[in-house]
Order: sequence, then structure tokens, then C-alpha cells
Amino acid sequence: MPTSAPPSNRFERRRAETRGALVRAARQILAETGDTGASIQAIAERADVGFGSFYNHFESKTELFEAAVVDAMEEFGQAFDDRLTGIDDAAELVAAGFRLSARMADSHPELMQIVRRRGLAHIHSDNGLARRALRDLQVGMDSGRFTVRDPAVALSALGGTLLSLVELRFARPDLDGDEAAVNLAEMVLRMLGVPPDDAHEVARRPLPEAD
Amino acid sequence: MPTSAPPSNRFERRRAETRGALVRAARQILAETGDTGASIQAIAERADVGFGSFYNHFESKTELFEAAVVDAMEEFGQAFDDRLTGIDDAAELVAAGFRLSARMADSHPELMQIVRRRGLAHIHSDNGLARRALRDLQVGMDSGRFTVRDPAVALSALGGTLLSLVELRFARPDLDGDEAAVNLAEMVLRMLGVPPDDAHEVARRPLPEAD
DNA sequence: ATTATCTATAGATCTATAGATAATGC
DNA sequence: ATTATCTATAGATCTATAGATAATGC
Repeated sequence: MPTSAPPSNRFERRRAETRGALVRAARQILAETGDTGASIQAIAERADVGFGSFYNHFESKTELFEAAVVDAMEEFGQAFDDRLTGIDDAAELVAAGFRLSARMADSHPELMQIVRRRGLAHIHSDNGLARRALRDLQVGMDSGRFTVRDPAVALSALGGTLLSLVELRFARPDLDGDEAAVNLAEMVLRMLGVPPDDAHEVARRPLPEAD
Repeated sequence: MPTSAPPSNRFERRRAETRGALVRAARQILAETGDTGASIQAIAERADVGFGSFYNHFESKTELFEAAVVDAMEEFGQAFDDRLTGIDDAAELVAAGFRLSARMADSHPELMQIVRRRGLAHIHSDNGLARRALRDLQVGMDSGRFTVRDPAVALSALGGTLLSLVELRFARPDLDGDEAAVNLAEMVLRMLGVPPDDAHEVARRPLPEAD
């Protein structure tokens, strides 16, 4: 999953593969324990990569873990693009996003554990997800679907509630995930100014099929 | 700020003081960088405590930092008790809690940085704050102020939005903190089923004076 | 010829403990 | 007499680099 242009020759591909192995190892660690104290040695071993190679790609552990988080957030945003394009009602889009996230806690636990542990710090960073959410908010405000005083505050609240849902999924696996997501989506729509009856209905519309 | 009974004799007081110094040092580190990789040596030095003393109180760094977070969350809950008792409208209580939290980001930055970095993991833990919030939610539901399907989901959402507000305060210090808090409080009240007009009014009621 | 990877290692740092010192309880 | 603190240190671990090896570009 290359962020920029795909590597052209075998050299660059091999280089990208080594970097990717390190990032994947860091993602595993972030998901399993979140403990970034693992030694570079242990990380390289897990990535099945020579120890010294680490320094060909990263200057510090911090840099590697930051790259791993960005990689995960990127993938999370990509899932939204893959599954939710085509929905043009902003309210339905928000609700579907919440329900999709809850499902991904089951289907993509590694990814969602990283979102859970590191997502908050990225709510206001300029990643693709925040941009998309802000755009959808704007669409909803322009179409009159949402009544919101300050988009920045609304974006913040959207991110916070989404994270709390992910946290809930992992902290309370006994609860029905989709039911919780629907409930929360309904509440979030009310928060954005959607009338309660509409919120109830929209939050329960069938989700688009996976590919 | 002893959690349980105050130390009776000088021995226990001295012991408590050493432990407290370590916890305070850990809190500082959590607030400044959040980097729990600092060596025990460095922590002890910052606490102005002999290196070996660490092991008289904690078995590992993880244990110390966990104690530091619990200490901070306890203090956070205490601030709610100190400032918000006497408000008996559940909706007003929620709004006041949000606005108080935003102010504490300025008045108690060390404390609130810890809440920001570690709070999410404690939303569903059985601390005083979560208990208090759940109780207030229940009161609001019983009095008909709130319309909520699942209290656990609502608690989750309350915690998430509160954290997102704290994050917003630190990530966007250019915004007016109280204004953002009022906006968010209004949205949260709508989320809990309070009619928009009421939500608007309640979120703007004057806060109780500090002592 | 160039570039990335790998292995080996020096030096620094860190953890955990042992034993000495200081302070208090009864 | 008891208990916590402190200092010193052994042993383990970790980081960063140097130099050898392997793979590819042109």
C-alpha cells in the first residue's frame, strides 16, 4: 500500500519492502500492547530484517512509530473511501461511518487498536480522514441537514464520539457492536441538529454491501 | 492528597512523601511529553529521591505511570465534586462539566494533559468520574431530561466528546476555549435528547463561582 | 559502480539488588 | 529494633556505527 508513487525498479521495491516490514512490525506492536519501548533489535527481528537496516529508514523509534500510525490512519480513511462513496446524504454518511468503524473493530482489529490508542492525537491533524469528515460536515450544513455553530467543534465531537465507540467495542466486547453503533450514530445525528425522528430512521438504513 | 486514610505517624508520612514525589515526577513526564521511556534513574532524580527508593514503592515503571494516571483522574473527579455540587438539573450539570474542563486546560494544564493522553483508556474503568457521570445520566433519564436508549453508549459518548474538547483546547489554543466549550455542551445536550432551544439556553447558564 | 542489507561490536545506559546509613516507634 | 532511604555496582541490554556482503542499474 504505497502512499505515493509505486516503486519503479527492483531496487526501490526491495527498499520499500524493508521499510514496509518495519512499519508492519511497529503496527503489530502498537496493536498488541501499545508499548513503544520495544528495542530496535526486537522490532527488526519481528520484521525479519537485519538490525542495521533500521537506520537506513528511520532515525529513531519515535519516527518509526509515528510512520506506523500515519500508515494506519491512512488505511482507515481508505476503508471509508472504499465502502462509503456513493452515499450523498451527509447524515447517512456519518451514520454509516460509525457503523463501519464498529464492524472494523472485528474485521480489522489490528488497525482499529491503533486507531483506538493513537487516534485522538490525529483528530486535528491534517490527514485524509479529518479532511473528509470536515467536507462531509460542510455538505450537511450547506444542504441544511446539519445545524452546527462551529465546524471545528463539530469535527472534534465527531472524532471523539467515534473514538469512544471504538474504545467501547474493545472494552465491552459483550455488547452487540452494531447495535451500539446504531445507537451512537443516532445520538450523533441529533448532536448535529438532525431531528430525532430523522436521526432514528437514518441511523438504521441498510449499509452498502462490501465488495 | 492521600487517597485513603491520612498517614498516622512520621514514618508513614515520610514513606508517603517519597511515593508522592515519584508520582508527581511521573505526572510531570506524562504531561510534558507523555514519553514513558524515561529511565527510572531519571525519574528518581526528578523526584529528588534516591534511585533505589523506587523499588520500595513500585515494581516497574508501568506500575508507577499507572498510579500517576489514576492519581490524576482522581484529582479531575475531585474538581467536579468541588465545583459542581449543588447543581441539580442533570442537563446543566453536564454543560457545566464541559465548560469547567475547558477552563481547567488553562488553569491545570499538567492535569489536563494527562487526561488528554490517557483519559480514553479510563472511560470504561470504574473510577469515580465514570460512576458520577453514569449517575448523572441516570438522574437525567429518570427526570425525563434525557432521552437515551443505552446508558453505556451515552456514557461512552460523553467521555469521548469531553476528551475531544480537551484535545481541541491543546491542539487549537487560538480558539476561544469557553466559547468552544459552550458550543460543544449545547451539541452534547442535543445528543442526549434535550430539545435544541433548551440546550441552547442551558449551555449558557452562568457557571458557579470558584471558591 | 552504486546502493541496501546484514553481521559484529564498542560504548553507553539501564535495571535490579546488596549492603550501608539514617530516622523513627515503642 | 525496625524500617525506609541512599549509594554503589554487577550484569544485562540497547543504540549507533563500521565494515563486509549481496543485489541491481546503466
